[in-house]
Amino acid sequence: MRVLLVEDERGLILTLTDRLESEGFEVKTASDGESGLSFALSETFDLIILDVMLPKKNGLDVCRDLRQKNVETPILMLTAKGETIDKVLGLKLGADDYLTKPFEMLELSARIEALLRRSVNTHQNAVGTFKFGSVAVDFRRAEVLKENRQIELSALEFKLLQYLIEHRGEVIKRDELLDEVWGYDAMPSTRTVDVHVAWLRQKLEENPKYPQYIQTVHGFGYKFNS
Amino acid sequence: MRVLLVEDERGLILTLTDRLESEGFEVKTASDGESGLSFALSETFDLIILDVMLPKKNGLDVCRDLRQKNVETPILMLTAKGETIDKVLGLKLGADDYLTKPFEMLELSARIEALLRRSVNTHQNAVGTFKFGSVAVDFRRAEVLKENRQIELSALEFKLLQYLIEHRGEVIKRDELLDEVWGYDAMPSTRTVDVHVAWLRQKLEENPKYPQYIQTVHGFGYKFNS
DNA sequence: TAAGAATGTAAAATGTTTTCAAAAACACCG
DNA sequence: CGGTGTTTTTGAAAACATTTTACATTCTTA
Repeated sequence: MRVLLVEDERGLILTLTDRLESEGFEVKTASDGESGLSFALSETFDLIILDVMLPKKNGLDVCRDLRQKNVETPILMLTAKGETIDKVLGLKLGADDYLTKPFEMLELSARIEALLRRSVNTHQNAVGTFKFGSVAVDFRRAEVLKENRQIELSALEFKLLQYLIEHRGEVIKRDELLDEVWGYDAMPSTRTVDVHVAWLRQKLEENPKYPQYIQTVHGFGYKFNS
Repeated sequence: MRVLLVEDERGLILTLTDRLESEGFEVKTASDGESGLSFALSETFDLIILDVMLPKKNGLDVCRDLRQKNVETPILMLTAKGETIDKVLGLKLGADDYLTKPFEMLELSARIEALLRRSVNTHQNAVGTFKFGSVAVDFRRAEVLKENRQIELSALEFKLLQYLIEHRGEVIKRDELLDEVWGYDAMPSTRTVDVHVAWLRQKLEENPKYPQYIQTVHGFGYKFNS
């Protein structure tokens, strides 16, 4: 796991680096916004810790620039007490979490852990693009290509597909799909799910009769197999 | 088994720690909500005991935050007489049980035992994987591999197997299986259980004739031996 | 060891779940 | 308001699962 730490305060760099390395991270540091930004753009990291107050370019700008350039690495911002934090989260510059200085190392660890856990769920799984067989799903554009031809999916079909993909490998009960994709508490007849699954299969499977990806697990529900 | 005890009252900490340690738990304590929360986030525990009235951050908030961060450790809340408990359970902050002070140690033990048993059902086992002999059971995928080859089990067979595994070591009566695996209203003839057990044995045992894992306890029921 | 009770299991009978096409209901837009 | 595309409901056949039955076997106890 690689962390980019962008921070100008010498003491904090040392403390944090120690802590992070002891937790098994490989740490790269930058001491101003510009170099931080260019590291983040030229290498890949699993996490970026970004101070708000930085020489040359402040953390908020770095954060915005990164997001604008589609860098989706989780970002944890560090703010001094008093700096208004709504700028970070409220204005949606794209940071994932923040910590107000001074902070406990434990708190830091906890937030890092949470961030990374979340990022496993969202980034690797859902953001970007996912391919199976001759099908490519682009989650950002909400587009699906099959053999490079665009397939039209309704919003619901797309959400269903996304949910299945995000949970690929697991058995997913119809109830769960109804909850998570439909948002219902269980009202529509359960056949609804089946019908939509059938449509997805029609549109995406090589041979809808013998589905390769969207499989049924009799008595349980469905399972996406990549 | 690790317990996190979040409690500010010195005397109670000592009493509880003693008791819990004598029951074989490893106890970690925190005396305010914030440190409790960060411990709970940065380490893993099998159980969290959380006082409602705490300095810095109250137990209800800690509980909500934990659940929001997908910490699924069972939580037992301690409330003073008079504190409205519907906040804990009624508002579904995610606690699993509560105890009103003052309480008997026996009562505490009983509730802990119940919680842990329940949690074995849901967490440790339902998530993850269980192995015996050449068989590996993956509860998330609802899949069973034997010698790395996939074995097809019906939903009922799978649930039965899961129940047996979750209660491994115990003698389980046929009635219990009917209740727990088949469901309350199910009233099939008692031989049904035997048939399904036989099928599981056929599919999973090395030598179904002399079952090694799913054993008969004549006159009582069955027992899973790992 | 024999009698009775409990258990094992193959196969028939019964029951349930899933698929899928078609129809009905709905929602949105101009 | 009607047209268009989407979603839900329905129903019936097909796929699959469970229960029962009936007899064999094993176990317990005296």
